[in-house]
Amino acid sequence: MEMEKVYNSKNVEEKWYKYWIENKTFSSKPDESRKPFTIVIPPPNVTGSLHMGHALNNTLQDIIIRFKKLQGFNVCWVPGTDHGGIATQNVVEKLLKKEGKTKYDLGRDKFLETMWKWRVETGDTILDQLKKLGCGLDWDRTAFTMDETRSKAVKKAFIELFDKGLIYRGKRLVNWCSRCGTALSDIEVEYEDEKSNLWHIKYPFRDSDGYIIVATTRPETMLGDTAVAVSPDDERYADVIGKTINLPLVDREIKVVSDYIVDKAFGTGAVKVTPAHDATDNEIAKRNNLETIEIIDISGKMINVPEKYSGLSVVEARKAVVADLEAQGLLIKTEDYSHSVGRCYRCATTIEPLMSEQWFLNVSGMSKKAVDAANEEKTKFYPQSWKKPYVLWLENLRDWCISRQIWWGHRIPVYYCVDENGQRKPDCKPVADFETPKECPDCKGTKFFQDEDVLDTWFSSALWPISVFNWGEDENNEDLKYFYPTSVLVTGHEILYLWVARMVQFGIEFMKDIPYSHVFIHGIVRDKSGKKMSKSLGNVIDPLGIMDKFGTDALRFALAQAAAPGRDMQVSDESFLAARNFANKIWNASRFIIMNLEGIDKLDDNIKPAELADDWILAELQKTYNKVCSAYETYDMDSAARELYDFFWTKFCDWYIELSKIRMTSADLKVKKQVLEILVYVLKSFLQLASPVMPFITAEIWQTLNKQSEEWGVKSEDKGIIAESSLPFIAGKDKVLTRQSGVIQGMNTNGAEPALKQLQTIEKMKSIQDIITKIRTIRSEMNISPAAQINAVFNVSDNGNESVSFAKDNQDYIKRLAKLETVSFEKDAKRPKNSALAVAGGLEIFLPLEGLIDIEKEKARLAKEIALAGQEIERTKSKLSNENFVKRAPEAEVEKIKERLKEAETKIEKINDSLKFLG
RNA sequence: GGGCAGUUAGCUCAGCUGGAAGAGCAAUUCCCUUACAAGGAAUAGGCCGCAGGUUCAAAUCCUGCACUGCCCACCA
Repeated sequence: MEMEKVYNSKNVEEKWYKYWIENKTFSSKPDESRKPFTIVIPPPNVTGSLHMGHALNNTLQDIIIRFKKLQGFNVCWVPGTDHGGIATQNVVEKLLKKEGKTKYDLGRDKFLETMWKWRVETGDTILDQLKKLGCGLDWDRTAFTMDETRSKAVKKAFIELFDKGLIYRGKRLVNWCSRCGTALSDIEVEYEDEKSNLWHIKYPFRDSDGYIIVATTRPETMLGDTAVAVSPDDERYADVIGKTINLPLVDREIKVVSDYIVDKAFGTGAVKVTPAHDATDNEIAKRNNLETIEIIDISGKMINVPEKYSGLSVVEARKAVVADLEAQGLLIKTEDYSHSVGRCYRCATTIEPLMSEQWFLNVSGMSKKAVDAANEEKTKFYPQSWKKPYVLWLENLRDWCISRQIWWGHRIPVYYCVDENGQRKPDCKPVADFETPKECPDCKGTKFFQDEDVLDTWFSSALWPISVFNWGEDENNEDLKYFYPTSVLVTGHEILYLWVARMVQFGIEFMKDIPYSHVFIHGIVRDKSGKKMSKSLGNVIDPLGIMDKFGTDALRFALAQAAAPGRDMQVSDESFLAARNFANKIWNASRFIIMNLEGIDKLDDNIKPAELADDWILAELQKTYNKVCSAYETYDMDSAARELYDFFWTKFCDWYIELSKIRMTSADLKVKKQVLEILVYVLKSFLQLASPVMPFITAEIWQTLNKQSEEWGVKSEDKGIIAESSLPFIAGKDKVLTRQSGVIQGMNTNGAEPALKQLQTIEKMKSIQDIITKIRTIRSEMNISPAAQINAVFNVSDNGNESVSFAKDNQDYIKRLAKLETVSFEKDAKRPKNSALAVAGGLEIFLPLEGLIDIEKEKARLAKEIALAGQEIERTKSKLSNENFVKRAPEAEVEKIKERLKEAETKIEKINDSLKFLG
């Protein structure tokens, strides 16, 4: 088995992602004998090209899917894309603009044709990129929010809600984006602080000389004022309530009203009320029966105002109004003021609140049920800190404005009965239907026209977990029954409300069940300095470039490692480089093992641990196995990645493989085979555990190992495909898979409890490691070349001493890793001249270094050791002299401290003794 | 205004059901010891944001404060 010296990710990746697709490794069919594990992808917009956010989101999902598959679940991960409403329309409009055209030049039908053409040409780019990322998606299920099946679901949902009376049409104050030319829902508005002014304006009373001063950030809207409001308990204004004001510039009479919402401490305590263009004012108007005058139209121009201002933009009108007020001496003062301004989340245009006829969805019933589901932990959040804001949001939810005045999207399936002239018949109720109705239920008329608006893109997204399983076609189909509710939703917190909350509401509404039991919320990928990546900042890291440069597994590992629950993460080339190095380490350790299989007969699956290192690595493997599995299960991908890294590099490579070389070079092939069996066993276990994060490299090595087995005539159940293999799990009750305790086979427990035995083994190994490290430190500090073979003399004062016999048993380890020529055990050994001393594990070790040692250096080194031990003595003594500590701390703790004190004391004693022999 | 997170080595972060401060990267020294220089060995580097409290014992629990970031709000 030849393996390249350096891991070449390109060839390996190409091979495997094609394999998984061609062999439909991740295809899923309902199977009642197995438990499903389902994820629906957060469908990326068709406009999209893979960015770091997608890379993270999908890596995390793939880790879960691959892990669950190893556990034996029938996994189903559904891919797809979202038509992306406004965002997508904007992209195509921009393309048109380059040709000097607008959508109106084309007209609705032609424009939609262009949209579809564009969607067909570019819409699958991102799905192809997900394939490269290695995602174990079931490609046969690929869905699009505007394909036929999904469209049926949208219509079906709309009609159901319409017929229940939950969808209604009305003229309300909505958030209007004049650039996109559409209404937006409340959450589609993003607020940003902006420096502006607070203008104080004098409003004179009609019947007296007095006036009232209002403070406003929007002077231009005064043209539409229909009242001034003050707080009911503001004494300053108590006697002006009810008075009439002559509205400047317009010369209209308005009243002073009182309303609880007015904060008397803010500004002047008096608020101008513009019901048609401010949400709060609108409510004040409702409570006080005020008139509503619309003065800004949907293009952002002034209307219904004195001719002078008519047709001006909002910005122009503001200037003009301020200038005119000033000229009339009505502008009292202009303060600097910073306040937040709403912007369109798609194009950043300032949002204009205005009155408009729109479709709304009454969500009060659904949101209550969604809140209950969260409170009853039916939907569980990871990390759970998201539950509170989620519930809070749902509790304060207002009706959802679902109509959009754009063309790209699901056209609202409502039909109006019209007369011969195409005029709507006022007495006929609109009808919601899948297609144009044959006959009007009210007048038996047969002419209709369909509502012009389309639905908010999030309406179809909210149906995603049910629409992908063909709910729109058949709500009792097998897939839906088997795969719904899904297992976990993985997404970033930026769409928690926009999407997650709505899916839950729709799931409960249409399926009578939550769409998923877990919601795994991850952070945002930021750049090296913690900034959000954005095109305008130019700090975007392209995941495809990273895949190319460092390998996909490196990208995935680095992302997983950074994905600590509940926080944003910073990535940089260094993190990808470290991950690539890890991949290379895995590759080379495997190469070493595989190379050594040359000329060996068939390995026995039943490993036979023979010595300390064997027991130790198996104990460490068991620990890692437990930790990694539970980390995957709780979506702590960062700890999973860390455990894998630490185990493989620090435990397996640095210690076990190095120690295995003693037996590997043995002339006795039986000995070599025995250790190879364990090496292969541990490697394979590791590969399985790591495969969810690093699917490519693990697949390749697994297959290489399998080829070797085939050469020995061994056929494996998984055909050499790691994704088809299973972790050592057993099926428990109700087909729920539980982890088997003590699954790592073969450890010598000698009758002890496995867990305890593991601990003891690790402790023992630690003392050997300690001896080796101490000797290595001396070598390094004395500048002894690694090539120089030196000797070590263990001073044996008491032959029955446990640590002595233990060191004796494992002297080969010490010899090998500390690079010693000989190791000897001498009773009452005298420190040789010009030697160095190591004290480890209660043992005294002399390293005769005639000609190599620098006496002064050694003295200084020992002095440092004494100082360190002295500190330890101080610390432990002060603890022990504390009566309360001895009395109240657990006995084991006190014993431990006593042990440490004793150890430090003998250490100093030994060092002092030997110092006498120095120089 | 309300809420949520974070503050630990130069950088990125672990550790937080309380019992001797950890990793990776960067730095320093030595080494191409045949799995790996994308590597190995060793070293240095931290009053664990500040102030109190609980406890025999606090990075870890509690309270307050500061700063940073995010989210929500009817910021005239």
